[in-house]
Amino acid sequence: MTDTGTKTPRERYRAQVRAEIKERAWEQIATAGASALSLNAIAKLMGMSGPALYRYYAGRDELITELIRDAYRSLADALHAADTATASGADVTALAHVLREWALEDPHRYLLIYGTPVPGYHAPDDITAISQEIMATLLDACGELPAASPASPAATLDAHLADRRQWASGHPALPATLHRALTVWTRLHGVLSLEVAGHFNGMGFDPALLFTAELADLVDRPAAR
Amino acid sequence: MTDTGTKTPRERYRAQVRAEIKERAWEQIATAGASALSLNAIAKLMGMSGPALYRYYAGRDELITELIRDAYRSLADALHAADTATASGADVTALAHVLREWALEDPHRYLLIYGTPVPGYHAPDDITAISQEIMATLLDACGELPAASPASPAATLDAHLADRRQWASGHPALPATLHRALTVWTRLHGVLSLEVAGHFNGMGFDPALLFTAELADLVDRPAAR
DNA sequence: TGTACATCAGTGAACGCGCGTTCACTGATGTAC
DNA sequence: TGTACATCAGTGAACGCGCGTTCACTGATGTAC
Repeated sequence: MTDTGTKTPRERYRAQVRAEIKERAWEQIATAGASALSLNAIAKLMGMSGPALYRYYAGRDELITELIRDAYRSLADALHAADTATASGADVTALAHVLREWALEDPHRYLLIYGTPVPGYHAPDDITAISQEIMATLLDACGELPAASPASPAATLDAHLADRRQWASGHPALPATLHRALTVWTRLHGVLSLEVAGHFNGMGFDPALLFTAELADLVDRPAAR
Repeated sequence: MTDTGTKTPRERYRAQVRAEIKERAWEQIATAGASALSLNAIAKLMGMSGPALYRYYAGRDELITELIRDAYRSLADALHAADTATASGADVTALAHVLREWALEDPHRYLLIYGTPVPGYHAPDDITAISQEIMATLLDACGELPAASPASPAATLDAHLADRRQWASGHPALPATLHRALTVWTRLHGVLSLEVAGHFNGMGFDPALLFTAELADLVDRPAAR
């Protein structure tokens, strides 16, 4: 990762095989779900013997962890790219559309990190750090929005969030901004997760319009009323 | 179900065993997730031999189907109870709190029907009917809310929904009400699903306050702006 | 440049496990006369 | 009330399968002199 230039052919090969294992793993998740992920099946898909994969991953759990890490990393990077693309930092609208495109690009990847958790799995610290990075990007963007009306009836929650802001990991956001970031997250996730899980399927309307409407409501009006 | 009174002892026993199988199934889902559900393991928990369960369910799929059906039925009944409890029909606030309590009572039950879908599973028609029943209850309650401002900027979505309203299965709701019902659903689900999946866990704030704030926003303001 | 050695990718056999499901069978419970 | 029969719950053996994982081994690739 760090010294890409000084890779020996063997290291290069190792990296290639690890990458292919992950590709096949994603294919398998898309077909049969995350809990059906199997090293043996991946090996078979690659024309290799089962035990061969143990040269590359210590076991099933290590592979899942890396898939989850990659997913978070990919989302964080996508949001960050939107952030640096525009001159004055990303606005919430841009972030939201990046999120939606990222989610629809590979629904199972979205569900792996924001859907029903893999039973018995606990994310290591470095993954938590990436999710905080994502939160920080969102907080930045929410801070740029016009402020909510001062005498906000949601003051209870705002005060509560001002007290318990450890999840913002040191971000100097106003209470109303903390609130708004959470609201943006839950509302967009509400539409996205139902869409991606197929719950709108037989319903006939276009989820994109619902997503856009929610987004417009979040951006145009003081959401942290 | 229909003629409960005329049950022979054998029928009564059958019903009991079927019920216990389902109880154990829920325990197993809570422990290891829905995809780990196994007839053999349930039999072992009940002190029975594996094949014995085939007297009660044709196979794994039939059991899962009945669990999902029971979950939908239970939620629909809970919402309906709130509906008939108050004189003038249920308001959105009451429904929302019933939904939240129902979800927290058994998080895996909520996730089974609204979370990441079981891969390869397709719900039969009667289950779809129950979910439409739930939607109808929600539409009723949303119809009672004060109307949105007439010149609504969300007219695009409203018109779209007026066109494609098959999901409302004949409910005579106004376009704005259709929109609001969807919004109520996605926003409450946004908070609930993240809470129930444990995504707020290390964050330190109280999800109940966030839920209440979202609900207040939905009820007090013309959500279908 | 060529030889001797070390490293490492991948194999195949094996272990123990649990799964869904079928089948022939035993033994208990209910029914008909 | 008692006997003959039918119904049905549950067992145990069996089939074939795939899983994660370990281990000793082969053969190819790289390295050192």
